[in-house]
Amino acid sequence: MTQTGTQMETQTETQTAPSGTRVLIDSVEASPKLGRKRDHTRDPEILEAALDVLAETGFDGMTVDMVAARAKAGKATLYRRWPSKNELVLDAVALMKKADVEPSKLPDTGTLRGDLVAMIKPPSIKDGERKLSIMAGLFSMLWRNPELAHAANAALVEPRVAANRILIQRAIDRGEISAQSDVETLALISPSMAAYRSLILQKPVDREFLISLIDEVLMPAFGLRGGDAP
Amino acid sequence: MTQTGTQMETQTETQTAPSGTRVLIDSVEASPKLGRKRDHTRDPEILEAALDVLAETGFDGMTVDMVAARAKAGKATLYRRWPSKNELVLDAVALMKKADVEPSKLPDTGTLRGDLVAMIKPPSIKDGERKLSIMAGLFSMLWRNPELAHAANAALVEPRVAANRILIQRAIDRGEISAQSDVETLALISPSMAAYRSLILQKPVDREFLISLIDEVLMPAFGLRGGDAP
DNA sequence: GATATACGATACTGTGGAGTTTCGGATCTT
DNA sequence: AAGATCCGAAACTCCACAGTATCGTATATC
Repeated sequence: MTQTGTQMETQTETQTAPSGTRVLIDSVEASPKLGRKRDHTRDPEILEAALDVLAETGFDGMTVDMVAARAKAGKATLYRRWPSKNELVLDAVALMKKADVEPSKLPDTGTLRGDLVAMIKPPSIKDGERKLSIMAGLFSMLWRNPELAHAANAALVEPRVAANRILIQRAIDRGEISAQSDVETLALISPSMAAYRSLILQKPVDREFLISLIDEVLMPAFGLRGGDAP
Repeated sequence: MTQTGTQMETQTETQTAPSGTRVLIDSVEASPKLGRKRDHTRDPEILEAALDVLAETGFDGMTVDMVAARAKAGKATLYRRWPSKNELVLDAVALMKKADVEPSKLPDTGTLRGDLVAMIKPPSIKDGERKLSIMAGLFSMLWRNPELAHAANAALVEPRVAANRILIQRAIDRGEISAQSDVETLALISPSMAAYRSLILQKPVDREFLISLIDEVLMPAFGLRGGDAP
């Protein structure tokens, strides 16, 4: 906090939202519009590069030079757009939220187990691994930066939880499972178990693990039987 | 693993173990015993100080000066005992493993739910919070240091998992729950959910949360009914 | 007492990274 | 064309921290 920054560069803006730190990138359209314009199509490329470096080296191991090099951009270009490394990272994490799941694209097989199993797909697993890497890189900072923790949760795990929530709610609506089920908690199980397994146990979150989680934990907890039960 | 020893310090060698990072503290009884002796009673104090700083600032934010200051020791004293910051931290984490749970001290109320609930106690909760803080501080490094990841798991979460495993196994032995239960996975649920809730959701892991986890997730998964079920 | 080492404190050295500036060139407005 | 601002590249400043060395003092062996 506090950053204080002068930041002159062109014009100002510095905004300094009093408390609601808003990340926020540009502003544009404020003062004069002289000279060459910023190429904002590069913003996502830079942020993606930042996510890559973050996943590979963690927040503290990441240097702004690495990000600039990977994005084939100059360091000054990055500092022209984000006032500091912190804001750059915050924006990069926020970018991931875009890929939220559309409810209409969720599987609908007719049974809860079918839906949950249908969620396990190679692209989904790979995406999950990247998100976990990023989460791991962010961890040391999460503890001291609640704002970042919230953004990370919203971008990295909440989408999955939300999907589970919807699938479970559908099962309740169709009478497959009890309406007394603790949807909120149960929807959190697979994301948190996957995170634990990957980050701490350093074991792969593969199809086998996810299936056994469904059949040995979730289905019994829902009062249903798993796919391998007699 | 590894106790290994000797590391002479004082003179020479610098050994540079090629790859087998060994932690290890002192050795004593090797060569001459001239001059003032090292006060090894200070080792635990220093390591506790390191854990405190680790929990507060994270590995990357932690400086050796902070640890020395908190332990009221000179920095040279620390470097006389541990060759680098990394080894100091590794040893500090290993120290926590000492407090492992004795199976004989586990609750034995006659029912699985009773045992699980009996595990929830203020000192246990507070201890858990500290361990989670330390884990959070370690995270950025865990990802790149499998040895540390293993040590952290063994010291910070495995003890709890082991306790759960024993309680569940007892319930199986007395016929309270099915012998088909996936003990390994079910024992992991509360530690991983607690970690997720604390680190990412930044919500307290309090008695209420743990009880609802037992009654809404674990008991149904075991095929038993929770304490608030009709 | 002489010598050798540990101690806490503090000063020092070297390195690496955040953030700034400079440069030649590209792209915009007027 | 002229001026302003962007671009990537690279040099630069500044500072924090890991690790080392030095100092005066305390405690050990011989």
